[in-house]
Amino acid sequence: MEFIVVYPEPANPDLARTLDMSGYRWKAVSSPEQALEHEPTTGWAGAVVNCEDNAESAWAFCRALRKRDALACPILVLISGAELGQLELRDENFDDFCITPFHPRELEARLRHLTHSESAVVRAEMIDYAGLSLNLETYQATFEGQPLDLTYMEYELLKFLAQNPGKVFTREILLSRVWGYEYYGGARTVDVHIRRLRAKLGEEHANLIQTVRSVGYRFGQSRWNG
Amino acid sequence: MEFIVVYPEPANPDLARTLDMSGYRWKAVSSPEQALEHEPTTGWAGAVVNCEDNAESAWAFCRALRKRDALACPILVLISGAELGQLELRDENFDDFCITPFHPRELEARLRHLTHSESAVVRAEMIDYAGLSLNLETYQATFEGQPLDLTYMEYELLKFLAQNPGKVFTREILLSRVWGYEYYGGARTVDVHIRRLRAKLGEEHANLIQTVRSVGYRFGQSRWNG
DNA sequence: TAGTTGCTTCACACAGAGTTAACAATTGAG
DNA sequence: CTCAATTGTTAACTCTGTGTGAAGCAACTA
Repeated sequence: MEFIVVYPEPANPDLARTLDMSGYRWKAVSSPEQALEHEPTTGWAGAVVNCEDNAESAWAFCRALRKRDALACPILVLISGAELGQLELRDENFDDFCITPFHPRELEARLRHLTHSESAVVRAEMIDYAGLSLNLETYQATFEGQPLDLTYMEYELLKFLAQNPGKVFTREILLSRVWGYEYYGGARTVDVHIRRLRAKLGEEHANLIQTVRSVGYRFGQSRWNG
Repeated sequence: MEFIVVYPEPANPDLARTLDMSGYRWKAVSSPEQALEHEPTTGWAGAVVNCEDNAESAWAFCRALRKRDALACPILVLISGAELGQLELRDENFDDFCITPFHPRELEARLRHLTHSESAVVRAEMIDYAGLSLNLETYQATFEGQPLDLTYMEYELLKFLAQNPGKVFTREILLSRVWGYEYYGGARTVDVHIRRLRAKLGEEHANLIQTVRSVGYRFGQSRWNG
């Protein structure tokens, strides 16, 4: 059985009916915390976020879901035709969208497609890479057996980077994906946290996080960087 | 630049207009073989398959694309509301769909989302040509296995050239496309970067970037240069 | 062969990007 | 309430990358 989380609460009646008719079990929530609180043991199979009423809070909800991988699930947003332009800036924050008013069968098809193709998302409880080991359940980190005493943000940042080893992220992406912000001004914040991480990794392993000048940062031992 | 393959040929006029307006370069084909034949060196960024006229052959086309790794790309199908039920059985054969008649901006948004989102992109974003390999995700470059330590501008310039192998670009075009601004006077800037690139490619491969006297520069081994 | 044009090479200055340290704001524990 | 730990911000500092002008070559023309 597929559990869907819906935002905001209460759910739009058309949406509620369509979900019911399609055989989904669902729950409307009014905050990411509630989504976490009511999360079924198998995790949410998907999220339907309605942007019609309060677009800003709806997008904030999307970012929050994206940020926590405890809540990782495919996100479908409902949006009016007039607001299609908003999508351009927020490509990162959703997986599919449906224009309102929607055809019930279209929404059903999109949900099925989303939950079937992405339900394979394996939720790893451990990340291991090049001597670094992150236990996502206990929030503990070790490097080559030695425990690392990381603060919350440090842990989150390192986790995000280590989940995509080798890939370069701009400071803006990091801010939006790790912090959940959508404002661009304090990009130095990222630098400082990178610096603190490097310090804790120790002199000889600081290069595990590499600077890509004019672009951003990358995690992972590179074969050829001295 | 994004190359889209469209099926069937000729393309539906509305579709053609939308693609043009959205800045995509595209080609309509009437068979998977044609798609392979005309595939650009960077690969197809996506496929738009119209199921309105001949649904059976359209789905056959989708399956063919899915089968061949060489043509792997996200697939968007156009389908009428009445045929939504067909989707259920063919979830595997497409990545997204759009109901006809479609709103141009919806199609545009779906295409952008599909071609940009990493989840849909099966193959890593890479440029490969004649031993040169650029990984666009990690900002790393190798030549015949040897890592190239390129700076930001060098990387961007090489990327641009390698995306269009064989094509000659004037210094002005390069300035505007790579540097991104109108520039007055400093065409020497391009020369110098070309020089630095050649130096890093090494003596024996410096001719990968060729000078076309009185015109500009071209990337790629030409058959005719001794 | 001399003249002209266009490309290559070099060395250098400076803007801009990243690092670092110190500090303010915030939170939470005792 | 106080103190310590965490986090974000600001500003000084370091350093690399980039653009520029001048001089040196190479190629074409007459």
